[in-house]
Amino acid sequence: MTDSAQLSRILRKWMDTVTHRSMRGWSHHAKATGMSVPQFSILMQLHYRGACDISGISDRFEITSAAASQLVDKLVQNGLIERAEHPDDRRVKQVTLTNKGKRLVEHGIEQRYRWVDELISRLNAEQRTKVAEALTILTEAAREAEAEAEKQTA
Amino acid sequence: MTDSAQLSRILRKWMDTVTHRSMRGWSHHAKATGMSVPQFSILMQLHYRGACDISGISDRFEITSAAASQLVDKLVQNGLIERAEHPDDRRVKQVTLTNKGKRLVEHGIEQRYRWVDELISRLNAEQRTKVAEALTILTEAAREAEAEAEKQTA
DNA sequence: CTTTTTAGTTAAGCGGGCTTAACTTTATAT
DNA sequence: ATATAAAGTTAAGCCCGCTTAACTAAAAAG
Repeated sequence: MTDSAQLSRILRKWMDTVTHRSMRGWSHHAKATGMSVPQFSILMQLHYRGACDISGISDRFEITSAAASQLVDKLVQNGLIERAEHPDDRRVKQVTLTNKGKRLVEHGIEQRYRWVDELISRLNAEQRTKVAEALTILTEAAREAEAEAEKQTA
Repeated sequence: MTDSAQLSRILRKWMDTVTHRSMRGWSHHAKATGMSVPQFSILMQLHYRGACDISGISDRFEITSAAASQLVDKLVQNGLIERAEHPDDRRVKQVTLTNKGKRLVEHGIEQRYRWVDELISRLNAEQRTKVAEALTILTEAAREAEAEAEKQTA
């Protein structure tokens, strides 16, 4: 018997754990590679959501397009991303990760994920099955929630 | 039948989802309350780990004690934290949240947790039971891993 | 009791992110 | 065809976080 208040407590606690872990690893990796957090965030966005234009960046991070343009500039100068004209509308600049940029992001992700594997190694077969099932349920619920939220803003 | 590679994938995906959610909400709330991310991070640390001294802050965020002192200064000026001499060693300054600071942090946490409850509301009774069980397993494993890691550095 | 170490503060200066404002270029509307 | 709007860029200037370096005060070591 699990009521929703109890589950909420458990989920929140887990979320805190993950968030703390991730945030520390994330900003640490940004620093270690000589990048600022905003710069690295842009790489992450490009990795997870694919190419986008300048206004896509300024929207997502809630900064002016001027700021986005300047940040992109620095990343281009470091060879981590590329700017290209959009074929249909020459005003918009399509921003994509270079191979160097991809490698950097993937390396950072890999490092942060080491903790996940460490965690898994502590579970027995039965626990693994249970965890896998539960997380699939949660991820699916999150996906649905996200889809509905996007529909409302659109 | 769940092998560890598959579980790793699922866990990573879920971790990504949580991290993205949290990070956005977190920096958004910092901005909305007129604080910088580093400043808010300090409040979070005080909330989750209790009072600490200046070197505790500089260690955790990997900044010099000068930087920590300056950040603390701004938070004190805004009435969010308090500095007090340690009774046993008058060199060290004990930093604690004021009521105003507590309220600010708790409000931020509450907002970020709204998503969790939204998620739970999408689950039926059976799913809730499964999720609760799995997360308890994971949180416990994480706690153990953390404990071991601390033992090694100590 | 001096010397050294530890905790923290203060000030100067650098670099980064961000904004506003002025501008260029391309697309859309009338 | 002209006016207007939209996407980016550039430059000036502000604030902030951070570091180094010089300093104060308190504790520990000798």
